[in-house]
Amino acid sequence: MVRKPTSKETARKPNMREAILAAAEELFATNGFNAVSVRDIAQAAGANPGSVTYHFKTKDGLLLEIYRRHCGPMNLRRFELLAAAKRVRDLQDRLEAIVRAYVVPAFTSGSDLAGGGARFTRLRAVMSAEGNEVARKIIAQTFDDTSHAFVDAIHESLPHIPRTDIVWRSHFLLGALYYSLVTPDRVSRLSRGEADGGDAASAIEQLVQATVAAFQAPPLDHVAPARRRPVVGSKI
Amino acid sequence: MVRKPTSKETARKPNMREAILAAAEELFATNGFNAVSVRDIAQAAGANPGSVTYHFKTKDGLLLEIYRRHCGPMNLRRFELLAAAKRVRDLQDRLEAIVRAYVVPAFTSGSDLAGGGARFTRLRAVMSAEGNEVARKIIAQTFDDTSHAFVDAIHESLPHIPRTDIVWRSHFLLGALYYSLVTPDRVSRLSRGEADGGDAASAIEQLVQATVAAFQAPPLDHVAPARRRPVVGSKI
DNA sequence: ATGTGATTTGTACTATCGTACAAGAAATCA
DNA sequence: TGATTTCTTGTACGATAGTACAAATCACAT
Repeated sequence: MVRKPTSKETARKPNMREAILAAAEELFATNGFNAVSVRDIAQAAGANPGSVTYHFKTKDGLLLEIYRRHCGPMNLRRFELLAAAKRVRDLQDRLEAIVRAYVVPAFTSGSDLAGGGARFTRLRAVMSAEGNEVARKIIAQTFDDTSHAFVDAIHESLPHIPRTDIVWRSHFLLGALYYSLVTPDRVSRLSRGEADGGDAASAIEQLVQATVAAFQAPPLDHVAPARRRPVVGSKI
Repeated sequence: MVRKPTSKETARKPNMREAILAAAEELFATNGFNAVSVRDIAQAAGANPGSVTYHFKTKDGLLLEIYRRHCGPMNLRRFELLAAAKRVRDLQDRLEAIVRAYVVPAFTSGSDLAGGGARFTRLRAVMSAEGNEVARKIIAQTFDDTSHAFVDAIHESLPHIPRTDIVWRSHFLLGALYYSLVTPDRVSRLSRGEADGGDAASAIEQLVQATVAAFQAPPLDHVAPARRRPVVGSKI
């Protein structure tokens, strides 16, 4: 008898499933994938190890589901903000708006998941550093479109800069963004307590201002790629 | 009978010990600490798992030795280059020289270890992302002095920028530097093959130019830290 | 050459890993 | 309520982890 198909997506008691996802997200984001065991996750979620297997089949499946959960909303939000940014008339303001459209959703959640934005971005940073295979596949599929869209948008507001330079600089942006989420305490330490590296608002402002300036830097001359400028006492 | 004490540091056959160190460095830097087993390392080095235990006692000990091997030379080189950079008259050129003094030793080896600079820096990036305890201790001890010295030097050539901003921006520099070494292929992909993310010389030039511009960005006004500027359609 | 200490090998032990699976508990709908 | 589906629990299995240790091997000073 076919009733309401009780779609698999709308499980009846999502509590435990959600708890496992949240716990896994937190643990993976802070310790890496391999350092965290399924038992660690289950314990942190107040669940039984078997439950993890039941809901996600494998540990990779659990990671996959975390990505599925966040990628869509975050990129959607980025595209919304990018579209709005593109409508900004003033070129300088537009560039800043574009950068902000890229940065803000990474710190704050694009979905209704509480505070999940920064946590998920940190997770991506860690998976990227570990060269995680599952993550790599999803990233290439899901985020390259977004990245290209932003590179193109930035290039439009900085037509005199070669696209190659834009790519490098946006790569640096992502690296800085990642690192800010991975070791915020380093900022606090180096500033001798004057700055709070964990404060998302400060991080966003600092990152946006620094990055806008970096994008506006004069283009590199690609004529003589080797040894453009004498390096002080270096042997490179 | 006490002969020449055959100092423990000058072992008779350092080949295997070195091979293990090199293999571990490479594997840790690309896969993370926990994803790599002692057996993996031994196999890559053409050694027996027991040899690893013999030379380094534990897996943590092996990681520790890798750090010991590189930290000194790299920081020494950085300080040499920094001292030279500080003697540059022109302020703009000096700033660039300082940034270069920070970046170059991270890509190229400060010691005689072939190509070890980039590999070790990548290792640090990965350990940092994984929150590795052994690494965290050494980093705080060894690199904070260096970082402070560079922050101070940069601050001297940019006196009108608050130190806090300098700290943030140098933090971004390190993040960008790390990320360039972790996923160089992303640069190649996003530039559609026009740039080679793995080319150290390009990476250095791009990073230096972008970072110098970022440091020179106008300071953030710290008066109204919250919501300095309306965010396009955002809820942060 | 030979003995001695340094190194390498082989193997084993215990702990923990990811995952499977059967049995129990809970929830849903006729 | 009772039947059926959905979820949770407990336990177990094979694989692999880090490390220990005794035996075998090597390099070199005498």
